[in-house]
Amino acid sequence: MTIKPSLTIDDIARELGVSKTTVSRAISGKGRISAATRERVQACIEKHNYKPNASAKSLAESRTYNLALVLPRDFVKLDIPFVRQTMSAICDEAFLLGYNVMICLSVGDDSSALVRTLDYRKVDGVILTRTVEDDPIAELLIRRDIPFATLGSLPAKYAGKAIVEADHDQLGGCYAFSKAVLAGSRAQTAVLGNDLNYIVNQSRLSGFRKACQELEIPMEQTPIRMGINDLESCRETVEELLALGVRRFLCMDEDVCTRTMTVLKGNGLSIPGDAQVASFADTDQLKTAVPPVSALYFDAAELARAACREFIQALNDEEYDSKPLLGYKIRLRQSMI
Amino acid sequence: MTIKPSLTIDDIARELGVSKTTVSRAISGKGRISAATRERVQACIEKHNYKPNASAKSLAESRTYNLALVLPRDFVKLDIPFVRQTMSAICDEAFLLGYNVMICLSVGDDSSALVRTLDYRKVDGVILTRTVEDDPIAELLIRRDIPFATLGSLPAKYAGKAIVEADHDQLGGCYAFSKAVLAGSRAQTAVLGNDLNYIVNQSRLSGFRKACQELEIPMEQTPIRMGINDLESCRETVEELLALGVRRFLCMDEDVCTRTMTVLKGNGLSIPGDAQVASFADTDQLKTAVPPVSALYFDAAELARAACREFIQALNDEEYDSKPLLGYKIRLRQSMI
DNA sequence: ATGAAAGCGCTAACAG
DNA sequence: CTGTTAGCGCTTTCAT
Repeated sequence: MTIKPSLTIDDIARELGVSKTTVSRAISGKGRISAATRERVQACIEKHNYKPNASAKSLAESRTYNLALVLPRDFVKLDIPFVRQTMSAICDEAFLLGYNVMICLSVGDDSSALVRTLDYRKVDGVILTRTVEDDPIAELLIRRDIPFATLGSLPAKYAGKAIVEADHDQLGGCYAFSKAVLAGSRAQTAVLGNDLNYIVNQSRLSGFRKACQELEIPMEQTPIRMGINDLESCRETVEELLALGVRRFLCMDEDVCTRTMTVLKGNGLSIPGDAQVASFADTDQLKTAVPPVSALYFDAAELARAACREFIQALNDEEYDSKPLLGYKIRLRQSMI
Repeated sequence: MTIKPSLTIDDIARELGVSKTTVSRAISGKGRISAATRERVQACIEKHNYKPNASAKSLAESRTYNLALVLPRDFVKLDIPFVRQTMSAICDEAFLLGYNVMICLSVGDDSSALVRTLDYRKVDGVILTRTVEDDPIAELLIRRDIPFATLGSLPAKYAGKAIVEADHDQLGGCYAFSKAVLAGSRAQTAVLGNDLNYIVNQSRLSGFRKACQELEIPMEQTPIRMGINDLESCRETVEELLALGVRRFLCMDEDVCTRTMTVLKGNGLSIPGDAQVASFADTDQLKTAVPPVSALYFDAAELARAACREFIQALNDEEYDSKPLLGYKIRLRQSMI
């Protein structure tokens, strides 16, 4: 079962009594061609709604105009707003620029879907939605010399290996946000996070540290607890910190934040009265939470579009920004001011 | 910027001193070839890790081994578990069977991403994740004679137009589930839903009606309210129904159900004491809700895999089931028994 | 059982 | 400015 064949460049050329080359040139705009014939060709193409065959073009140009987007398979089980938003933005942006996006699901070590997609040369490049300290996929791409872009910065050891490394100003944002929320009170503060293997969390922590330094808050007195990956571990950690007198909780992501709120409320603490909470990542959920949570906002879709755009420009041998850096918004709400 | 060229079938043929034809045959298994030479070729291919170029293969065969997956753009703003789960399952299944999946985002009338993907013949077929009463995309596909598969049944007017129309036994499930939850009490019941334009909702309603008929519950006394697309409309409807004496709420999907629970609790009603709730669609959220909600479970990933598998078999001219029908599970929990 | 040759539909030197 | 020609890497008759 195959799709019925459609017009070819030859059909157009024959109808017009010109050569295929002329038609090809009229379409691509490359090479000399008179305005008159170009228009004649354009008209004929429109009339018949002729569209060049992508496979033939790919073969001739050694380019597919396809991108692979690597998504973590965790996404299946649980919604990850960042992944969902960036995926859509990338599909949109790629489409605008004439590219298609293929999805390759991966779990840590198993990137067989991506590998095969690369082996068969079905894509011109790859976009990674996460960056981690030791990334087998990034290494694969580097080893095979495949152009790739990342959402989020790569670890230092892979510096310069990606064609495009788009990021939000995580450090600057977390620095400014930390200063804003910490300045008001001297209550003891802790930072709660999950996986420091994610580069984004490393950057966020650096921003926080810089703020502490500037505010002369000694780091020894500000516990930093990672590995909070479920409600139980969150409860344990938070209760221990409460016993130590901690009253302000800076959460490195929205999930940790939601859990922390749950635990604090479960312990009968009122927010922001008895304890304060803030998040280094914002979501609708945090905005409509009770009380609304102060958070740092990064526009995921904007990041994705920038990365995709610059990457495609690079693939097209046009000028591009290899390190687009996007801003942030500080959103002070009731949970911590 | 292009990926560096790799080995071609010619390189392999030359190294082995055979013709390209032979190598091609050894790979595809088509045509006569001695076991001996096949093994020689295989060995050489493995040794050099040769992989045929997809573009060249596509051009020669007029097949891309790509599928387009059409996703609703609503998915960007809000997580839709069904979409997320089916997307992943389709990517996985397609990969297993040698295909890649391209994402095409669409909003009702605007399916330009899909159109261009089809125009350029970048895919062999299309998978639709939703079926609605008047579907411009389905019509486009039918008009252009593009093979497509659907998750969920098509409306009767498009009968037989899809190559594969995979569905859960919505009617049977909702019938059995309705009987199970309605049998216990004579309290007045209402059905709450959102958009009857979705075929799935039509089927669910039919199942419910059939159960009512069998239980001899007059339909005049069981209000059916659609158009519940946010908390506000839900509140309005539910409060009106409460005033009419309705105490049992059958919700056609998980979102409507969550809203209904919120409204009922907001009105100070205890569940299942004062009012009962059940859902024709299950999610983790409903399972962990307070109280846990009785719901009908359909395995979205299983549906997606079946649709994808049968569709690809059809594309490969193998035997296939054009209407896979999958089962359901009744999950009685505390909210209504 | 194997190979030679044509062709899939397009691009890109090279000529003119 | 336009056409001729030779590929791109693979499949597929048709011979042998």
